[in-house]
Amino acid sequence: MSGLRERARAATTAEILRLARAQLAAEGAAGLSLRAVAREMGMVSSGIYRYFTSRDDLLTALIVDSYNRLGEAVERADAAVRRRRDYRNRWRSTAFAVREWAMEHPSEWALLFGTPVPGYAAPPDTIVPATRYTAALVGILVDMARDGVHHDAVVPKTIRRDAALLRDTLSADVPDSSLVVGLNAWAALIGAINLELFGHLHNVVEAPGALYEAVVEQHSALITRGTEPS
Amino acid sequence: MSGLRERARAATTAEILRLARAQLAAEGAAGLSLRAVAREMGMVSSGIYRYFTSRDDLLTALIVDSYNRLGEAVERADAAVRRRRDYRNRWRSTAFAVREWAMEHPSEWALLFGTPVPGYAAPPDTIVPATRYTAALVGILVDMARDGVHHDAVVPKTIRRDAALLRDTLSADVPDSSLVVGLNAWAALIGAINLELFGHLHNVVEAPGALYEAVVEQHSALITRGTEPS
DNA sequence: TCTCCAACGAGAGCACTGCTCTCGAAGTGT
DNA sequence: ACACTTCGAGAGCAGTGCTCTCGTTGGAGA
Repeated sequence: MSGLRERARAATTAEILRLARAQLAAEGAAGLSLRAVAREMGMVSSGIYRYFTSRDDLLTALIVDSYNRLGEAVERADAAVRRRRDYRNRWRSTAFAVREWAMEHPSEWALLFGTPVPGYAAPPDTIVPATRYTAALVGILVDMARDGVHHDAVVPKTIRRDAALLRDTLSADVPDSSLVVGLNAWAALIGAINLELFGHLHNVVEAPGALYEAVVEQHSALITRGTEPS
Repeated sequence: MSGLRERARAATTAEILRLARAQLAAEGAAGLSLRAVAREMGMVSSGIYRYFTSRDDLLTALIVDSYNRLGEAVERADAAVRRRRDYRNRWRSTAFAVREWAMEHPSEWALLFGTPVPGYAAPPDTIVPATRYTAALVGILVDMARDGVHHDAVVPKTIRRDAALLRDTLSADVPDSSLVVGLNAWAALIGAINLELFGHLHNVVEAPGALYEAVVEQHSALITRGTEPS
């Protein structure tokens, strides 16, 4: 039974992550310092390397964690809509949940959707958590497709192959046009949040969330056109 | 006549910027090192501080420069469309010019639209260059408004005030709904490029530019609906 | 033409970073 | 009790941004 050591290790790892997360929130990803984390733990910097092989490794752990928290928030927002066929509300609820999470955790958002660290290739561990929030959004489209709702969208030739692959991974018969509508909405949501969070709306749209609201309105109209709940 | 010294200063400044830009392209903003730039110039690091008061100052110069180059590219793309009332083509041309520039200068794009350096407040000098590429896009909407083209869009209450201010700064009578359509398009364009450039499309949309094409298609349809050139 | 001042580049140095290596003190399984 | 692994401390390396000082030198005024 290696209980004592294993529990100590788990506790230390968690403590490192906790402090790293706090520092990330306070200073941003660029200001996250291994040494500072170690210092706050009353530990010497080299000790951290027993738990994370590098700074990037620690960042990866934070990324995975952040993706999971974002995904959880979005899933909760979708689940909160009781009438599962009220797609407009499901879309709105999930979309606003994304922005809300972003505003509450700006540094984490920047870590996920901002400039990637140069030479940093997202390790495989991040892939699954990264799909979690999108899965919630796509889930709405899947349900709509099952419901026989059709979307109008120009489907560029270049995207057909990828649409087919996507349909495969989803193992749901979502038509190309619906996928394209979803992808468009995705780009707009991420774009609106990035613009707002990265300070591009000064002297443009000062009202917080106003651009996002416009984006959500437009896409919820495009997505749920003619499908108001029976 | 302070000719010799002034010219030497201008030349050195230009050389620093040239090397910094090269390093930015090669290593990304995070990897831009004052010392490395100095080293490549056969200069000692402290010398750089005669020309730029800090690393952030150098970055700001690069940002201004990048905004201008992007703006120039977009302006060129708009001007290349001879039939000024062919709004669809103007939109497409400018929009694709944005992505093209981004793909050709990924590090510069990241500098402009990625995570801002923490605690870095965009100095006033960047404001005007930053509006240049948007001005080209908005110009299309302005021309359409002058032409009496009307747009359908949900205009959230929260954005009305900002829309009025925007109309003021543009000093053109662009209706709220047109502005909202434009803002939506803006968010989608930036979002699509960021997703592609920051590596979020792996296993989603592998075909380069396919997501962007879909976005441009959707918005050129929304923007120019019923206005095909006479 | 001479003089004085501002601009300049070199160099040393400070505080910080990520990361590596070694060494001794513990816990762990045989 | 023994051997083995794990862990934290400490020193050290190479690098960073930035500051300060100190000769040198170019340019403008006397």
